[in-house]
Amino acid sequence: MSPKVTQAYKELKRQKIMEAGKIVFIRKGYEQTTMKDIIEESGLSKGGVYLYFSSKEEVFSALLEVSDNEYFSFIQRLLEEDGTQWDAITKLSEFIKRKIIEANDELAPAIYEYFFSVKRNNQVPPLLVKRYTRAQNCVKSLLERGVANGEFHPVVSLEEISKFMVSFMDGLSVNMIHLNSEIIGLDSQIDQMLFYLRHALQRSNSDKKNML
Amino acid sequence: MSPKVTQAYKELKRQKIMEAGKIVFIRKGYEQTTMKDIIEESGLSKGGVYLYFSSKEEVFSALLEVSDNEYFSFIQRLLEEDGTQWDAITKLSEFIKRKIIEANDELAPAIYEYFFSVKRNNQVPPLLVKRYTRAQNCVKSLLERGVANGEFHPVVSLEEISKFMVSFMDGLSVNMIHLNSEIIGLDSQIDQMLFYLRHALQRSNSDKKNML
DNA sequence: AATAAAAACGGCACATATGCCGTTTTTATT
DNA sequence: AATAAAAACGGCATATGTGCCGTTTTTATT
Repeated sequence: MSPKVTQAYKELKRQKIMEAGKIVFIRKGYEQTTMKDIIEESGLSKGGVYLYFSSKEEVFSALLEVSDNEYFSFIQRLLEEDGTQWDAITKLSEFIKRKIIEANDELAPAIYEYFFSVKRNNQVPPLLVKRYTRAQNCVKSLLERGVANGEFHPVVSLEEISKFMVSFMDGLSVNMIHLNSEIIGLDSQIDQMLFYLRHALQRSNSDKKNML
Repeated sequence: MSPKVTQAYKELKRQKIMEAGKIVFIRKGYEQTTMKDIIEESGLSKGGVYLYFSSKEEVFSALLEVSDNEYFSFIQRLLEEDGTQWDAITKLSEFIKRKIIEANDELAPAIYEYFFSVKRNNQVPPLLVKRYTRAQNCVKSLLERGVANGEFHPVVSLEEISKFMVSFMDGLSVNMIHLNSEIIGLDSQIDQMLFYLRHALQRSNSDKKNML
């Protein structure tokens, strides 16, 4: 006697359901997606799926965690790289631009929808606070490193600068989801962000980066 | 013989339904609200409400139009005022700040939800393009007036500056809806916006405003 | 006051999502 | 191969929204 499938098998099935969920969430968005959709897309049975996820909220938050980790690990890598912090910021802005362009074919729209959805239940959902501060701190770390190596001489606090950047990037994402890159002028807006940063950070000219 | 109620009566009833809709949309958001909710809140009957609005989408877009008009008329008034354009920008930023603070008790969250909802049906909904360009052009007009009177000497195109402002303000709104003013640092972010504008617009010092 | 037309009412049929739960199938061990 | 436990299945009861449509009420005119 003794049944039970391996833990690895369970994990695999979890991922299968999540993959199905991702496809549906991208196609239909968060609100319009139902467990039925995810069940049908996965090709599994109702009871089977419910054994792993008992609501679309559970499926989605699992997907969200994966999505977030991809995002933050990029910035983490930037922090470990050599080179000037201004280069890192340039790379970050390129990364953001790419992500924003791809946004409509990815989970981004559903993620915003999801946030509005969870907002209805909690007052200020802790997950959102965590996500926000995490994103903001990532950016801030990049800037702090630039201050530490004498590359930046910010005229305002890094806290304010990083928050400003996050606001701008969120706004750009939202507008990109509803409109398109031509209408919002994606490229030039990223340039404006860098223009702002040059003034706010008072960065030394490129020669100084070798001082460190 | 001859029945019919007056046109004014009809309009009044329309408004009654819209008021009920607004209350429910603020309370439950766009997606979660149903016609049933609006019908119950209005105190009218199912058939009666359906005579005026045959879907929540119709109720909402009527409310959206009213909301937009309030918004844009403020900027219109700014454009007609005397004084420097920098003062106008300052007033605008105060207005935005106030609106953002009030956002959670108003239609703002539902409006964003609504946009995600209509996005699922159309590709790029014309309404959204219209709203975006209208908002952006309003801001641009403010800046153009400042260029015309010699107050601003922009180092980049006003198109880019105004789009940047709109992105930032949208991002700030979205973050404010999900978080709160302490976490996002609302005041200092508005200051950062003005900091950006001072550099992008290269505004003359306050004495020069009298040149016009 | 009578009347005819429009407005308002509200029940009902239809459609759709949820998720429980009894049944069947698969699994690892003996 | 037999077995017992877990996993997978899928039907069904429940709940909920929509909006049509026959009936009742209200309205302005005669």
